[in-house]
Amino acid sequence: MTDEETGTLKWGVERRLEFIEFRLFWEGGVNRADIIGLFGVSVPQASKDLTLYQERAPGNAVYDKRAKRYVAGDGFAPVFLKPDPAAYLSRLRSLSEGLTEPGESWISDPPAVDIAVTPRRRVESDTLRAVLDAIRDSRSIEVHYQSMSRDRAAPTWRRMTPHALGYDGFRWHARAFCHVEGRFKDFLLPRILGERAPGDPGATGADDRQWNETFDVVIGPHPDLTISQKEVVAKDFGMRDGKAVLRVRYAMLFYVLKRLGLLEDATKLSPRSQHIVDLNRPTTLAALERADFKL
Amino acid sequence: MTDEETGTLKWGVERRLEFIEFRLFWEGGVNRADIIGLFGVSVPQASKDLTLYQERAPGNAVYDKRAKRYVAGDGFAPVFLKPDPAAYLSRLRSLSEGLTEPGESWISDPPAVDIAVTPRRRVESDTLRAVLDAIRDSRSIEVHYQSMSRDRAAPTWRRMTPHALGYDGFRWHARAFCHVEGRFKDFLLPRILGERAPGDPGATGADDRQWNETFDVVIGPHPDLTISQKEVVAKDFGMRDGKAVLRVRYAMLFYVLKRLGLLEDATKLSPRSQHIVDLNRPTTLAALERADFKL
DNA sequence: TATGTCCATATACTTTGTATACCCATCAGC
DNA sequence: GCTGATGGGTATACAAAGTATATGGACATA
Repeated sequence: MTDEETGTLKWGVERRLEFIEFRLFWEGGVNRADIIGLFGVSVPQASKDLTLYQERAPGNAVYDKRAKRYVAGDGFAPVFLKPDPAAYLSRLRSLSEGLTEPGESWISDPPAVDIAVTPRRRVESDTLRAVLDAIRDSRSIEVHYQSMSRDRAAPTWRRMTPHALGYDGFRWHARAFCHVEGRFKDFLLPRILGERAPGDPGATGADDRQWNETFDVVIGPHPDLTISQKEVVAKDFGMRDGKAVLRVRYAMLFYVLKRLGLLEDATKLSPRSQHIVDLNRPTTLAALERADFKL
Repeated sequence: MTDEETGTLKWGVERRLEFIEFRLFWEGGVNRADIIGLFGVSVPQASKDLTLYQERAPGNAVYDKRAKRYVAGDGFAPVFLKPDPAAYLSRLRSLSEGLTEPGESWISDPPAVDIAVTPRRRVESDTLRAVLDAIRDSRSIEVHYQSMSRDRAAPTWRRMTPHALGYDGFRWHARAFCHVEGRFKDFLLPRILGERAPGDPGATGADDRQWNETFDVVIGPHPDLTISQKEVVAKDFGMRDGKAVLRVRYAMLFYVLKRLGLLEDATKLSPRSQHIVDLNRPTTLAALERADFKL
C-alpha cells in the first residue's frame, strides 16, 4: 500500500500543511511565498502543498484574488491541528520574550504586545544541564549556592540531590534534598553559581513529603465586592457556590499564595486590585507552618 | 554548486540534526529510535542522519556502547542551535501545562515539574481570532463584554478598536479604544463572551498615549534585609548602586507593580516574602494616577 | 494597453528516503 | 563460552519528494 492510498504523509509535508492551516486560522491567510520563506521549498512545491492542503481539507482555503493569497473559508474546520488559543498566546509570549526565533514560531506579523516582565538573574546552561542530569540519574551534585541566609554573604558549596523542578511564576528552582541540612529544600537555579562532583544520592523524591502531599486552598471573591462583581470573579476563577478549591503541593504552597496575593490577609487589601480571599485562612497558615515557611 | 558543497541542508534534514543536537545537549543522549519515533523516518535514514551529524559537528556525539546511544562529547560545541536555558525551561513549562504535544517539544523524559498556576477562565478561539483580525486590519468590533463595574452585572455589547495585546503575568487583555467611553482601555480576553460586526476604527494605536509613553520604576532591596541579603537581591534583579530602573508603559504600570508587590507600601511587608521596594513611591503613585488607575 | 504579481501546471532531472538484506559489537542469560 | 537480543552501519534497487525551468492564466495598477 502506498502513502497516497493510506493518507499517510511524510513528516515534512505534514508540517507544511499544518503551517498552512495555522496561518489560515490565526493569521488570516497564507501565501506561496510564506511557505517558501519558512521551509525553503521551491515555488512549484509550494503550489503543490497548497493544492494538497485543499484536497485534504476541502473548503478550508479559498483564494482571495484581491489580496492574492488564500484565506480561511466560511466553514473552516481544522484538520491538521486543534487550534488552542492558550497555545497561540504561549507562542506569542515566547516570541515577544525573544525565546523563539521569528521563523520557528509560525506567527508572521505578530500584533503589538507588551508583557509585564521583571528583570531576573539568568540561569546558566551548564547549571541547568547539571541539575537535569542529576534528576535523570537520581544522583547528587555539589552546587556553589548563593543563599539568602541572614548573615552568610558568600556563596558556599553544598551537596544536594534534586528530584524535580518548580516554577513559581517568576523563577525556576530545583526541589532537592540538602545534604548539609538533611532535609528537602528549594534551590533557585539563578543562584547556583557553579556545579561539580556528581555523587551518590542522599534521598529520593519519594521521601519528600512536602512535595508529595497536597493541601487544598479554598478561595472566594473578596467580601467588599458588590454582588455582581462577585459573580464576575466567580466566573473568572471557576468558582461554584462562591468558592473554588486549589489542590497544591505543600512544597509549592508559599509560591501559590504569594502569586494569588493571599500571603497577607487579603480582606484588608483593596478589592480593586485583590479580587479573591482565602476562605480558610487559619488552616492555610497552619499548612504554611507545616510547609516550613515561617512568615 | 550542489547542496553538499555549499553545506546547505533541506529543511527537514536540518530539523533532524537540530533535534539530535538538542537531545545530546539537554537530554543526555540520542538514539536511532528517537529519530525514527519523532520524524517517522526509516532505520537506515536515521543512521545516515547520525553519521551526517557527526560530519557536521565533529566530536559532539560519541557512542556509548554501554548505554547503546550517543552522548554529548567532552568538548561539545553546538552547531545547529544556540542552547538557551530560558528557551528550554519555556518549553518545559508549555509541556507541563499541556500546551504542547509531547512529541513536538523534543523533551523525551521531562523531569518532575510543578508550576504555581492559578485557574482562570479560558479564552475562546473565535474571540482571539476576531481580536487579532481587528488589530491586523485596524478595524473595530463589537464585543459582548462582562465588565467589573460596581453595579452592572450583565454583559453588554460595546464597540472597541483594539491595537495591541497585553499580558499581566496571569491573563491576556486587548488594549483598545472604547467607543462607548471614548478612551483607551483594557479588555480582558476571557471576559469577552461574543464578538460581531466589524466596523470602522475609532482611533489608532498611535493615539494611545498611555500605551506609547513610559514611566521609570526605580526599585531597590527591602531596607529590612541584612547587608548580605541586600547584595543577593541586588544581583537577582541586576541592581547597580542599590537600585534598578524598569521602563514600563503607563498602560502596563498597574500590572507590573502588582506583579512586583509594589502596589501597597512594600516597606511594610515582611522582607521574607517581599524582597524589593519602590524607591520613588510618591512619583509612582502620581504616575498610577496619570495611568487612570485610582487605588 | 502594458506591466507586474501571484497561482497553477508540465517536463526532465536530482536528491532524499525506503525496503530489504547482511554484517558487526555488546551485553545478559544459560 | 555460546546464544539470542539489541542497537548501530552499510549496500543496493527502487520509490517519493523536491528542483529548475518554462508556460499560461487571472487580476490589479499605472
